[in-house]
This record gives sequence, C-alpha cells and structure tokens, in this order.
Amino acid sequence: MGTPAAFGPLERADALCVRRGVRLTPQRRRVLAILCSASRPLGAYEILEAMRDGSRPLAPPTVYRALDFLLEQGLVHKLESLHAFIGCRHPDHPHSGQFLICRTCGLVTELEDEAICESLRSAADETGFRPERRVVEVLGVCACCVGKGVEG
Amino acid sequence: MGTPAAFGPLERADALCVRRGVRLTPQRRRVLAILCSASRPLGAYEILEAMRDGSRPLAPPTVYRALDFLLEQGLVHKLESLHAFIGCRHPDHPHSGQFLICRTCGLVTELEDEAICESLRSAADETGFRPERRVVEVLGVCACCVGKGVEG
DNA sequence: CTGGCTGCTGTTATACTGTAGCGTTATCGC
DNA sequence: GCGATAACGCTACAGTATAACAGCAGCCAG
Ligand SMILES: [Zn+2]
Ligand SMILES: [Zn+2]
Ligand SMILES: [Zn+2]
Ligand SMILES: [Zn+2]
Repeated sequence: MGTPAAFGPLERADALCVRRGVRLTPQRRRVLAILCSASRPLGAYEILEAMRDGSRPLAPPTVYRALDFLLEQGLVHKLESLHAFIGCRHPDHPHSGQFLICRTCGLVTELEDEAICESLRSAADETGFRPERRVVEVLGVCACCVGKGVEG
Repeated sequence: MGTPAAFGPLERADALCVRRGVRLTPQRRRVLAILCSASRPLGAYEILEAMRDGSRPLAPPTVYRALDFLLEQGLVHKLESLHAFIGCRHPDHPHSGQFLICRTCGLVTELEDEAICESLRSAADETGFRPERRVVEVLGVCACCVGKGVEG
C-alpha cells in the first residue's frame, strides 16, 4: 500500500518540522537519531562522543545548539535530575511529560498523565501562578528491577 | 512566659536535630541560616561567597558537605532546574515538596499538595514503579509579576 | 549579478557546578 | 587518657554549559 508499515520517530520529526516551517538539519537530525536509538538518557557529552564518526572532533556548542532546537520543538526532553536528554515518544503535540526514572537499570518511562497535569494546574491556579514549564521526575526502582530484587 | 513568642527555622532545626541525634554543627547551621535568610534560592557558590566573613577563603566541599547533611535531614531542598538550594518551610516531617518558581522575580513557593502526591503515587503504582524521590518544579510567572505585567 | 541579511556551523576559550582523595582536627564513648 | 568516628580544610580535578567570534550557505532586494 502507499503508506509504509511504520514511521519511525525520525520520519515523524521530518514531517513535523516541514509542517512547522523549521529546519531539521543533518546535525540536528543526527542528535535526534542518537537519542532515539539509545536505550537510556544520554548526557550532552555522551552525544558528542557518539557523533564523532571517524576523525572529526566536535565541540560542545554543536550538540548543545542542536539540543536547544530539539527541545524547542518538543522532539526531546531534558531530565533535570540526571543532566541528560531523551527522545520524546509522542512529539506530535507539544507537552512537558512526566518521567519515572529507575536508578538501577536506567530505564525511563515517559507519562502524560492527565491527573498529574490537572493537579499541578489547579495548585498553580490557587496561587495565581502562571505555569510555563513543568518538571516532573520521579526517581526510584522500576517494576522489573523490583521483581528481580535488584533494588539494593 | 517560658516559651518565646516565635521560634525561627534555625531554632526548630536545632530541636529537630537534637531529637534525631544528629549534629547541626556551626558550619551546617551557618549554611542553613544563609539559605533561610535569602529571599530566593542560592547556588552552592553563592552560599560559599556568603560564608566568607572577613578573611577566610572556603573551598567548595565545605558547603557541599553541609548541603548534603541538610538535604538528608530535610532542612533544605534542591531545585534541580535551577541548580540551587532553598530552605524548607516546614521541615518537621520529611517530604519532597513541589515548587512554583517565578522566572521573573525569583520567588519560589513550596507546596505540599496532597492531590499532586496522590496523582504521582497512583501513576507510579500503575506501572509497578517504586518511587523514592520526587522532583516537581513548575516554572513560570508568579501572581505578583503577572499583575505587574512584568511577564515579558 | 551583487551585496546585504539571516540562520546554521565550527572553534576557542572560559564559566559554572560538583567530587575524589587525603590529611588534620574535633567529638564521643569507654 | 585513648581509640574510633565524624566533621573539616584543602588541593586538585571532573563534568556541565555558555560566550564570543569567524566562516559559510541560502535567500532576496536592488
Ligand atoms: Zn514527550
Ligand atoms: Zn529498573
Ligand atoms: Zn519542604
Ligand atoms: Zn514573580
């Protein structure tokens, strides 16, 4: 059929950026690819390391600038408590997700829980606070690691 | 009468540490005092600067060690999104609060909202995740700044 | 075509945040 | 006192992030 069986996150990012009239340049796309193929959040300097193909020694601003763009476009999230970045699992609409972060295996689960959003919204409303960005990160041990008794 | 009219956060911290059998040493108390008297969150190096009375040039580990202790005892909180620290407003029982952070005036409001806690707990429960530490920080513009039209 | 403008990239240098390691000093139980 | 432990001071360094400037490509008005 005309539509491929599955679009990966990169193809969806391409389409999204076209629709928004912004440029997902090769460098930016590369950073996004690295983050999406990683099984855990990566620090900026880990991304930098992963971008060295062959010989060229890239500098920090390169990756930080790409990350700034990807964050603005909601294609990746920053995990403040880890100083690390992760590809967004549903970037089609802008959002600031909630994250469950396993300290044992490094697994990160992104949520978009309406009850959490609503409770934050109503708490802010009560004080007249106007929210712009929400950071919600729960650190602990994931179900899998609890089951294995790895929890320490 | 026997009881002073008002106990400040320092006196309450003293009592708390005695009860717990831990030592609120002069260095630690000093850091706590600086944080409690500040009108906004302070970075570790700002605290360091504030601790230089007269001549002695203190080194970073001094303040980081004091902060580690105060964090363990729940007397201060770390704001991950600002890399800064703030004194807790109700340290009597251990908790990880929620914070409304104004990007305009720097004001930080600490909440302990049961609806937020409950929604986080139930989201974690659904996936079998065992929470240990919660980071909830909402960045935006406080009511006061919105009223003044300073919001940018 | 030309020249200016804008946005992206490369590079150097540096600022800011946090820790390892080690020796000394204070504190506490005995 | 005396040994064990906790706290402190210090040097050095690791990790995270940004400022500032230069080059280059594309786009568009003139
Ligand atoms: Zn997301
Ligand atoms: Zn796990
Ligand atoms: Zn608190
Ligand atoms: Zn404000």
